Amino acid sequence: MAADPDQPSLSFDPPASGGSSASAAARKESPPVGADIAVDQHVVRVRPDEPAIDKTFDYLVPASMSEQIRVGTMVRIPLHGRRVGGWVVEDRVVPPSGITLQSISKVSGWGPPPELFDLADWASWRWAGRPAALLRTASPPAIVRGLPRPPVRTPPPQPVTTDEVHALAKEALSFPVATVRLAPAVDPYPLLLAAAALGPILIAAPVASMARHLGVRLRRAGLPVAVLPDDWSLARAGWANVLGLRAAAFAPIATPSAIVILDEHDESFQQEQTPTWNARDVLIERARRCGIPCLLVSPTPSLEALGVGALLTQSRSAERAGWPLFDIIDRRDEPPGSGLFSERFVQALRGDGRVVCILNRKGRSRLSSCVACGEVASCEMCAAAVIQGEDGSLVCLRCDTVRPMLCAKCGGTKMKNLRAGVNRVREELEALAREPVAELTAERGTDAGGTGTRIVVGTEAALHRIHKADVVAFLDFDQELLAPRYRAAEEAMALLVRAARVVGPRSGGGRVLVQTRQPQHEVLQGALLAEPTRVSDAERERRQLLGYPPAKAMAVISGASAPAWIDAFVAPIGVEVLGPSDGQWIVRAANHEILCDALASVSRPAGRLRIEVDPLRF
DNA sequence: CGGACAAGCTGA
DNA sequence: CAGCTTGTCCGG
Repeated sequence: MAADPDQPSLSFDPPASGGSSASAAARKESPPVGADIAVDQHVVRVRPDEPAIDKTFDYLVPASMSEQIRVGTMVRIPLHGRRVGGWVVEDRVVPPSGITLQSISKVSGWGPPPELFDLADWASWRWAGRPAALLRTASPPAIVRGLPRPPVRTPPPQPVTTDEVHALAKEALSFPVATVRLAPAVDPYPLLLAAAALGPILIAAPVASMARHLGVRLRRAGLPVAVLPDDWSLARAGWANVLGLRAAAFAPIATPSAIVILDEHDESFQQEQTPTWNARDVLIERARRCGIPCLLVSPTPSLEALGVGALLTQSRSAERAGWPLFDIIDRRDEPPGSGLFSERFVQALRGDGRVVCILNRKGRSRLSSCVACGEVASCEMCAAAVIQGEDGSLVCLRCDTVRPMLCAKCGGTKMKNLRAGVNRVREELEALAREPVAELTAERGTDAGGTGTRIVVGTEAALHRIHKADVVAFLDFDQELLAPRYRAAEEAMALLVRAARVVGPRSGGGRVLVQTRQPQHEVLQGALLAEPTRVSDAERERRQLLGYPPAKAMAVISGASAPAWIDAFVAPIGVEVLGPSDGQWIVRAANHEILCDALASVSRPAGRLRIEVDPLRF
């Protein structure tokens, strides 16, 4: 390009000065076409906030707006006869020749900091989506005209802690990315203090109550705190610590000093709609780009976290102390169909404390158990539940492996069907306990302390709504262990973590009761022994064997236009296409570089299409 | 997305 | 061939 020699000086232009070198470039670049184009004009590149428009356009900035416009500013622009919103993504650009520029209609207000535009572009590649959706996440919920200034008074000095967690955090902060494994009952607050000593930090939490609560505590310690989405402008100002949920991945703080992700294993960090970006993965990349440390905190770190950096743990004894006691009730000896209530469970029910009973009735998975020994039939390849096929074989719901109807344990050839869910558990519990029992599910039921019934029964949603109990009892944990989903084990472990938080540490008498026919399952052993690596080690090996994430990078293509997309897709070497199965295809590669480059090579056909990168289910 | 415009279908 | 529908393209 003829303008090349001018390029370096362009980037050094101070925003307010007229941009003399830009005009020099413009002069070389664009000979007057038709009208005489004024070469000194301020031109910016704008990305429209229209999900269907995957393009940027150049606009003239009227002199009256010039001062207010910089990268990130939200503007209104005329586009194809209508007015739409958009973000300024580049300042003082040289427009392509041969087009007539229109002018910005209006400056709406502050938008994300410039850093987030590159991050959004990266995320749109990584999750095969449009950047507009991500930039919206980074933008204020309402128009922002000004930003709060920092207080003149400097915050009081940090209290010096000698806490184990604080020390762990300081060590972790010396790595670019580190996973800190903290038992469920361990307070992550000292870790936040250690990180915040570096300057304003960015913290992502999976649930709002956690973010709010930690925000209050940091504020009490004298630190400035912005909790998203409410305090967007405070976060944008750049001098406050920022707390948020999944959307905190695109929090508008330009340069945090560190990033902390609490309960990084939590699946709520992944967006359900496409692009199915995951806050953990976005924040790891964000930290890398900023050159700041990233701490991934979890009682049961995900395989994704374990794959990207150092692992730091508490002392064995401290970690054990942070898990409750687990009562694993082996129900293999009881006749199948003998009901949901073991003797030990009934004893616990008749004690004094508050009891929360969990039964996930949503799952309709059919279970088979051996008539002779009671063993639940599960897949040899992936350990999911198997169902009885019509020809008398056992078929895996997860990976379609077929094997003859033969008990893996005793060689028995007769299998019995077990019913998973029971509708009238609540009534049965009332009869058993001879006192009222409340039902608590996602859609119905009183809230946390509510009616004050001592016993509560509900789906796993109850664990979100009850914050304190003496006992959590899983009536049928096999449903979780054998669920036909490739992440079933990790999900089951996450459920035990939630239960552990509700009952508190073993020193406070916290107990979790688990009824199962798989007492040796690594999830139960991992929780029992406070050794989460039992789950991750077994799981890593399984994923490797089956080529499932994160051993491989994967995307699920579905929707009405999926066949058209597949037709247009030419799989490069190293990319495989599997399917269709149930109208969906799987595209798989060794890593995301290969996968995402391949996905990006296809232009989107019209119509409904879902490209789910890193599917949680398939 | 939504307007513009072109190509295709229908009816007389 | 007018009058309408359906499809494809493109925006600065």
